Amino acid sequence: MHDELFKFIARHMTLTEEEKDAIRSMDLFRSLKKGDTLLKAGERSKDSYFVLRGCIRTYYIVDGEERTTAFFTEMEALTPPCVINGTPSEHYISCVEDTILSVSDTDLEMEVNRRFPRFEVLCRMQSEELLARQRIAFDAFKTSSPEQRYISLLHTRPDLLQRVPQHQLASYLGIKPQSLSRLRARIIARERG
Amino acid sequence: MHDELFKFIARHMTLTEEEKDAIRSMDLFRSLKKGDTLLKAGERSKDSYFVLRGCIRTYYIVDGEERTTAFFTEMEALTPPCVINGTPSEHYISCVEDTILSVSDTDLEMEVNRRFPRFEVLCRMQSEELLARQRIAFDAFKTSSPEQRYISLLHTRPDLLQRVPQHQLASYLGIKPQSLSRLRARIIARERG
DNA sequence: GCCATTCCTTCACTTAAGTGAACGGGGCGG
DNA sequence: CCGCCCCGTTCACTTAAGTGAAGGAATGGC
Repeated sequence: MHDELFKFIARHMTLTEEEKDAIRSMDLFRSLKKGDTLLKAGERSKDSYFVLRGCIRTYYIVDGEERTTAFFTEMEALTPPCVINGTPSEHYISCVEDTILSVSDTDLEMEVNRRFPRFEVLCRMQSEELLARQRIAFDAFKTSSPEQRYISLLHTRPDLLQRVPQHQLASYLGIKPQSLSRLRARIIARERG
Repeated sequence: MHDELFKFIARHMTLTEEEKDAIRSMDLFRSLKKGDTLLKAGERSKDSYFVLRGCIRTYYIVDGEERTTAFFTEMEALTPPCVINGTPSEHYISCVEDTILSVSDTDLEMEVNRRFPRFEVLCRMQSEELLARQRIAFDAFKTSSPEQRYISLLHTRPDLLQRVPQHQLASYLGIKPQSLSRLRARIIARERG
């Protein structure tokens, strides 16, 4: 299980055995069941997550309805905004599937950064890369229609369409479940000619 | 002019005089005219920007049409995704107004990080904070309608509505200029009762 | 295995955004 | 100063998303 985590880190730098041992000794892993909640709106948290197996999602409750805004699957990391801002969370985080996570809190990360200054560099690179990706994703969202977004998801993340319920996908695409149904029917009809 | 930059940095940490002098000696400032272009699609660049006066925007050209996705005004920083990824830029960056920027490239930043390791921490905090803000903004965009986005902009960034042309605002809101006109007319009509 | 609940789809209707065209105003350059 | 072009707005029409309702499939709990 640690191998996945190290593979992820290896994208940016190669760890020494000492560093790996330090991480292994931290006992970061946590197993969760489908539907389990990691964070609720209004709560304060210092925890960051790294998904080893499964899928988690962030969602808001707007006018009593769930609005899913992001999914995180294998090899993806999430530090919720509330951890950075020190404010109560605006959103929920819960498991789309049975999930295994690596969980670490701000205090632990500061401790590690102190012991191994290279981790500071690692975190900076990771944040910068995520920020760049987030910008591109946001730009792509703004410059495309729901149908284009769906088709693009079909190509870039076909797994999501399989493992995630339609109504969660719909809000992820910025539309209602009914519109997603219709949109898919439209695409299929067009494929037939 | 440097004061603005130091004030921005002070959000995260207080610099020593030595550190400030190092920054002052770098000659980072650059003046640009309205309409000037900083980066074109297809170009490679290592430059990051910090806006001291004025306003810059990122935009894509889709089917021959400009699609503005972001604005950066006083005290806002931008590291384009292409700088992080080392890939050619997908978008353009140009000045909405006469603008004064602080410009620094990756090499310079690495050099500074080497001389003053605290800058590494500064950069990490900055990236993390921007990432958190970007997430929140993206989530808000997904969970609201064009009209709600406009009204929210009216409250959070009223200056943008004044200084930015309508057709650029429109794509920023994810719609066409005609729709923005109509949307505004609709809001005004509703205000009258 | 059965029931209840949730989820997905479909339908009819409403509302809002996209499209193409036209007009008027303002700014910029000649 | 004049003319041209760009911009913002408006209009008529098309297309797609929102809404409310209903039916059927799938899921989970007992």
